[in-house]
Amino acid sequence: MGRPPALSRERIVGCAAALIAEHGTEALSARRLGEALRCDPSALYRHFADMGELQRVVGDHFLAAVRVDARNGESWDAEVRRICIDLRKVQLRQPRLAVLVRAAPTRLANELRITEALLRELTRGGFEPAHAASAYHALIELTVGSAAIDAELAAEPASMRRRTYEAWRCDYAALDPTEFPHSTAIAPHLYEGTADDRFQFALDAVLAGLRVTA
Amino acid sequence: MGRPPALSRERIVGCAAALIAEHGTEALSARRLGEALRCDPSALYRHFADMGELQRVVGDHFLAAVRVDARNGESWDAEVRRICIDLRKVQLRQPRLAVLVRAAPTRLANELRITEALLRELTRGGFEPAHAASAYHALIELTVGSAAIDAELAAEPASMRRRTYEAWRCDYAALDPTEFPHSTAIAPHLYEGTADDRFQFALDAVLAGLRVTA
DNA sequence: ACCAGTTTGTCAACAGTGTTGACAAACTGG
DNA sequence: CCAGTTTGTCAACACTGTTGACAAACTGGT
Repeated sequence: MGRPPALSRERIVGCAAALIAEHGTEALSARRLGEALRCDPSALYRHFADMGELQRVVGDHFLAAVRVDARNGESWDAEVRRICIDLRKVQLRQPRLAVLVRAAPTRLANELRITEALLRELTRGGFEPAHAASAYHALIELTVGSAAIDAELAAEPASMRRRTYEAWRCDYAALDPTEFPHSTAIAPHLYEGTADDRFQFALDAVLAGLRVTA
Repeated sequence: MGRPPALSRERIVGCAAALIAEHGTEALSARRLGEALRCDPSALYRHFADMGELQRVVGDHFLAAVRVDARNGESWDAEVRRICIDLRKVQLRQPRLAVLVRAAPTRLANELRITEALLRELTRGGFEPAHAASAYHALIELTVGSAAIDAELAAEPASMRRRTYEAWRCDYAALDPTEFPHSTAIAPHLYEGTADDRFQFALDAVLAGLRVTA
């Protein structure tokens, strides 16, 4: 009953995802989305409480790309490592959304799927429930947090990223060596390699730490 | 020469910091800051390129509260731990600013001070330059990233935070146990304790991992 | 068949935001 | 005393999310 709906949550989310994929995350505003859907911006509020809810749902939509199926013969920590790296990859592709998904767990379908998979692997690794929860939080804080840091720059092309890192390195190298002896000494190695490399080093450190206490 | 300045970077930053301390980070906008300074919002653009630069400087202003002086008899990892916990505490007090400082190193005075102190302690801990750089990045990604995650909720009073965590816990506990066996089993321990507890667990895991490879 | 109720999209408006270009006030060096 | 420079003011532009009144379009009950 009632006027036949031209819009639906699915259609809105699909269009929002397409809009982001083409014009970047900045393009996701009520007005631009309304334009793309050929409807008034205010019509969106019939389907979502506010733009925050819409963005959370769109964020979860992208999380569908994270593969969490257990592979035979893989150790628990190798599985966890793969899931975290995958999760990070997806988040880096949607910088602005990653920022929104991170603030609070959306508890939507895909996020739940990932949580379940991580807890499954930690349990398989012999973690007691309370310990598994702590380990899960540690992994998520690092993965999601690190993605939040790197997301902005990840939107740029690789060549520009390298130049930015190079510039930062130079800034540290150019400091006064008497006031900043360690910064200048280590400067050549700061922001070396890719952000992915740095994340994986941190992730491996956490996993090594977890193995010690497991 | 020229009209005598009523404003200065220092006065603007000080007023912005006071404004944030009193009314929260949301209150920092060109118009509200202009009102507090009794000047037109556009006058700010004579002293800062844009609001982003202003926010970065204000952010660094808050970082002054992080104490990095080495204490006698403390081990390198105890020092690193203290600095990271302190850095996190400051960031949680300025949620919106933490978000801005995190995207790229500001390379302003206080940030440089903290970087130098962390690299100093890592060097003292026997890390080779390249390894120290990796460890530094791991610690910063975790600390700043985790702060970015927790900042939003940290602005709320403790009682409300506990209730929020409780609600999330219940949501996980209420899932279908056949589809989410591990989530429901571990639910009672998810978001247990404070966000600080969870961060410190993660930090200790990273430090343990770093000690293994040091 | 028709009217009542409900749903859904449209429209105009409000209260914000950052930012810019033209202008005027106020000072200093020549 | 005038020219040049700096600095703050003002009005406007182009956005943002959000709301309340209204109308179109459908359904169930009489």
